[in-house]
Amino acid sequence: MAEFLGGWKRDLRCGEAREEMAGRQVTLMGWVQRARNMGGVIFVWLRDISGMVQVVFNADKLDEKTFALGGSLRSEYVLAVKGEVALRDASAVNAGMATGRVEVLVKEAKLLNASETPPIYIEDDAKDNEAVRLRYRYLDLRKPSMQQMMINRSRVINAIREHMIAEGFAEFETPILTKSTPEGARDFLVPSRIHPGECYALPQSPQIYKQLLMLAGMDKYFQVARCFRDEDSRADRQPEFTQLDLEMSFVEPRDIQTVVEGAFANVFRKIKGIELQLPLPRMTWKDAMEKYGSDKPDTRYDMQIETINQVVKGCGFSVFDSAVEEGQTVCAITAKNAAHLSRKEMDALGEYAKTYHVKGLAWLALHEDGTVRSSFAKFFSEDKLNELLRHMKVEKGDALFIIADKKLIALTAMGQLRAKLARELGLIDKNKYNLLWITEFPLLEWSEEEQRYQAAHHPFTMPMEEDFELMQQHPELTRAQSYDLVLNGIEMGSGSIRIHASDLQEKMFSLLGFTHEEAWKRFGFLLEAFKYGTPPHGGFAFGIDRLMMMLFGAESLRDVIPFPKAQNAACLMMDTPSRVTDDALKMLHVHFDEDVKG
RNA sequence: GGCCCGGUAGUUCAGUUGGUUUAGAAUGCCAGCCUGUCACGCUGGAGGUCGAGGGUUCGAGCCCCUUCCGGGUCGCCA
Repeated sequence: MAEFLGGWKRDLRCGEAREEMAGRQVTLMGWVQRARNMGGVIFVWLRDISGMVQVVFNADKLDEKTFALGGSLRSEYVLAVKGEVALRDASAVNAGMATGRVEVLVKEAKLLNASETPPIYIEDDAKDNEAVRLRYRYLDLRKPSMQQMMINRSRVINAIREHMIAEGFAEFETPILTKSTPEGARDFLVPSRIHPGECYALPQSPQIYKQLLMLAGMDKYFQVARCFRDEDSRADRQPEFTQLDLEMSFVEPRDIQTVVEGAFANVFRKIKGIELQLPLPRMTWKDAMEKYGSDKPDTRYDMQIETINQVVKGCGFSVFDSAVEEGQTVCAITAKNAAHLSRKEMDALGEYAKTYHVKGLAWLALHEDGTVRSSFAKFFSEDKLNELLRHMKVEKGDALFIIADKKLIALTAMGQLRAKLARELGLIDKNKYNLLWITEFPLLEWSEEEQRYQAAHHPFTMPMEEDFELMQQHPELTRAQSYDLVLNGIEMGSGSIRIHASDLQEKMFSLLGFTHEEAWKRFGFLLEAFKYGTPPHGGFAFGIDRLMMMLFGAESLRDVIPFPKAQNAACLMMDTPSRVTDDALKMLHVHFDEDVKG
């Protein structure tokens, strides 16, 4: 059935046919979007990545065989036609089509391939089940919006590369088969055939390699790097993702931030036609947590959090009183024009807050008539309540929400509530792109699970110089020379100045609970390398997939990655991961537990 | 590991407190007709393991249990 090109050469793309081409003989190739058979004349929409054009098979002007071919066309058949671009009659113009003023009158046609009836519609507004889309990803990608998204992805990456090259960076590749590191996310492991019982790990990031490149004197490195993390997926998290990774020598945080800002500015200029105001605003981690309850605040709307321990002290409501006594945090937000929320809606918000591990949510609605509806006001004296409302600037029609709990838990839950309220109250200006730097992150975080400190960023992060002395006595108060870039409440990426002195690096490992021997066993190659003249250096990495989501308003990472994994990290199209032969496992000296063999 | 939502023609969905013979709609598909359509139209037709397994019941798409699959999310994600 399928025919060959036989010397035919495409000389026009479907979406590019225009009035001024009238009379021109053209050869088009593409997919049949839809064929309408009128009996003696057949209209076919032919589609390629550039768009669609109507081609016409007319019984009067074609031999029987060619006209019959026109009649046999079905959705997604692959067709080549030779014909003449012709103007349509004024009454036949299709204003909804870019090519709608013309059509191509077919003279010869070749059916390059037939197609089974596709399981999904190749149309932008088709609402197909996610599983079907992923199973037939190559068809899903055939939708014009998906094709454009992937083209845009290429343009975004190009805009980034363009900037990096212009700034004097060089792109180097780093290994995919690398070494498992004890800190951080779970690694994907690759068993070695040649080294029985040993594994490579896929990189979570090229972190160590890029630091070694600085040691090698490469000065300015970048890479469009694929990274792997064996953790559970989310709408904005895939097990395999792409980062723009960069590292520079002889720099301080500002120098790196300037490069990153420039890359973002170039992307926004080239892709969205938006000029970013540089330098971007900066906020310390402490301010972000206290005002927004998040280390990635969305500043497109205000509704800041206030800590009100002083205001509610001795209020008579035991929940707040005991929280204040125990040194916990009582924090509040005022939601403008939210007094209309029903009891049921308030309770739902309370349940939402509880998913972030707070014990409850206190709420108050001040109605237009001055009456108050509240979960806690009855415990307050009138004076105390008025003081609270004044302090929180609650006006008629507003709602007030209060959480009392351990500081970070209370603030985090309030931050999530703030974001939810903003979404539900329609406070978010979708046309805004608020980029900002979050700086001075804590160096360490206490892990309850492991009963030891963990690196907040990674173990190679340089503490702030003014905090060097804190490291021994108060590790938890030590701030790091690290910084995140945040866009509309989403973390775009993070970076830091690295430790370039081996004694400081060993000290860091000891804070993390590694003995000298353990540190050397795991990172000996790095500690050794640091002995040979390591320059001060630092870098950054940001997620290209997430940037794509933000730029194009995608709701899921799946919509901006050509071949994404499903939520359970499987590929539904190839059906992988999958079992391999016993021989293959034997060669790798790997055997699975009987109960998972199936 | 936990929680929430979903799974019914190829596709998107409806299906009432469990109740009637043949489980419906739209679209797609197949056949026929049609020379200016553009979501073409008209006529006719085919198409279902109601995700799977078990249970309750006189009777299950609907209720219960188990399990698989998809989505979201908490934990996790240096």
